[in-house]
Amino acid sequence: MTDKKTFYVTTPIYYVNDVPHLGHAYTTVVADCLSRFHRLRGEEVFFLTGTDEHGQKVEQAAAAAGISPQDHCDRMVHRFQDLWRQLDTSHDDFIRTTQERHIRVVQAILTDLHDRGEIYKDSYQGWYCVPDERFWTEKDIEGGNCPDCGRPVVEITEENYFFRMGKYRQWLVDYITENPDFVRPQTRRNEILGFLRKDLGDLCISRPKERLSWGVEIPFDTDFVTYVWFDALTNYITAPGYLVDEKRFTRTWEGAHHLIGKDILTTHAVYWPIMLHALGLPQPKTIFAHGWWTIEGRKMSKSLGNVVDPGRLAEEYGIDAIRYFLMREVPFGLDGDFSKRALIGRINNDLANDLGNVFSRILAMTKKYFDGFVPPSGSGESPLAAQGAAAWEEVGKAAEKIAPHLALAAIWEFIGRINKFLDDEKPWILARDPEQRDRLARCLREGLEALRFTAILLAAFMPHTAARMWADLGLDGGPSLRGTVPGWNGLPEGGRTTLSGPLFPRIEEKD
RNA sequence: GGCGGUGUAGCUCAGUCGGUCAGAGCAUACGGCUCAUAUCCGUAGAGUCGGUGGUUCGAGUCCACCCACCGCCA
Repeated sequence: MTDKKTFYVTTPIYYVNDVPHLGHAYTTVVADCLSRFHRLRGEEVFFLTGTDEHGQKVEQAAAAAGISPQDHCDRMVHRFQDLWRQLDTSHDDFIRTTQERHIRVVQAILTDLHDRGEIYKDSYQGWYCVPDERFWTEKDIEGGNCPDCGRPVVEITEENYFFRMGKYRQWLVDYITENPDFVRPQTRRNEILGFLRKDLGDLCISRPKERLSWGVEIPFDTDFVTYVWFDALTNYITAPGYLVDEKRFTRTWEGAHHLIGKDILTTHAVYWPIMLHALGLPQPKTIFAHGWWTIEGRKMSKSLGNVVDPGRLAEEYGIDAIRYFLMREVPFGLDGDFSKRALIGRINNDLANDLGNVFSRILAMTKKYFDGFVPPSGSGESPLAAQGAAAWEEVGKAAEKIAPHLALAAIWEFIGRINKFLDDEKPWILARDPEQRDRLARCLREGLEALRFTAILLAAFMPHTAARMWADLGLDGGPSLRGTVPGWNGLPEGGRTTLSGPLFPRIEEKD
């Protein structure tokens, strides 16, 4: 008997020193939507996020604050944890690279690879800027001076540990070639294949402690700490239990999907696969690199002062509106622009006029003509059922493809159908004729049922909105399927609906 | 410089194997409805599908070159 595999999705571990911004929130929100969708379908899900806490910047920031690096991390990590709490993301685990559970496994991995000759020590020469405590290669230095501060550098010879990455180049080229969905989107896959056309060197994976002490100690040489790669990337396997809970690990790892920003493509699509291969582990299903958000057409940067705080956005516009915008506005994988105008456009057109209004008009008529009670279904066709089922199928396909924009497009097409249905049936006309009472009942019943179905469709993407709709429709609990596919007639007859006000009030643009 | 990509209606973009592919949404205009958050439904626009030259019975859709952007690497 085989265990059912888990849908496993990761975000990068964010550098604990960074100020959380829209880019962080974007990746995490998409991972959250995928997770919620797979859970809704009854699948086992493991959604992982976390923080990368080692390195020089942390060490320096801690020193400047006069506290230990660990204390510094413990303070800083809350900014991410608080943001995810505020955005209500549904991650199952939050890994910190300074956690004992992680360090232990990192060291075991290093020992394993070292024992098998995959890691070796070598010396190399380069130039060192003493005041900056930075190492530069031949290419970096400018006329014998540090490219950073302009002061003279000194030639030194340094020893470090290296991972035999280069010899796996052809293996990786073949793997990527044979697995078209491994690196996505297509354009990023091309980039990696282009990158791999050239020689691939071995990877320096350590730093002498004199230069960097805040890191995971190399278990077989305590004068060194491991540098970035084997510390950070390995979080994806340490969290699901590699070397600790093999059964759980295997089941989880089989369904692994890494969501990353395009800035860390090489580390994830070259270093990481080779590290896994050297460890004898299978590859994740997909490494999906998404694009960047510009802000009002300009790159987000501290110097421009336009770094968007997702928490403030959520406070101002609501979590679900932000989620909707991020996922609908741009096909996942491409760059996009975050502008107030576009955001308000989406909120007013899609959320207020389409979704909010159709919800409002059906509930208002239910209240007006049936005193808020769900009318009996009677007999006859359910003209919207097939459309709903089609939308559900589209959403599923989009989720498989990691294309949330297509999922939302399909849901909005369904919402359009509901509006059209109402305009065709004209329940407000039927209501004037007592003879048409049954037909009116069926019409509104169908509309209400469509709203219930819409709540299910939306549950993964806009969980708060879906829950609110569910409650207003007089249903208990939250949007759920009771099966692998949402059924149609799910509204209990005689249920009491409530008209609790607009789902999304229109935002009046003021100049 | 090498590799890859993009250039389609005012705006943002779809367009798989070459032949109803010249499309969608937004914006705009007009019409309809009034249950609804001045919301909803319908209709309309003609954009030389970056340029030039090819292949073909037929090309946004393939090829060559050119122009303009962008990404990766160096």
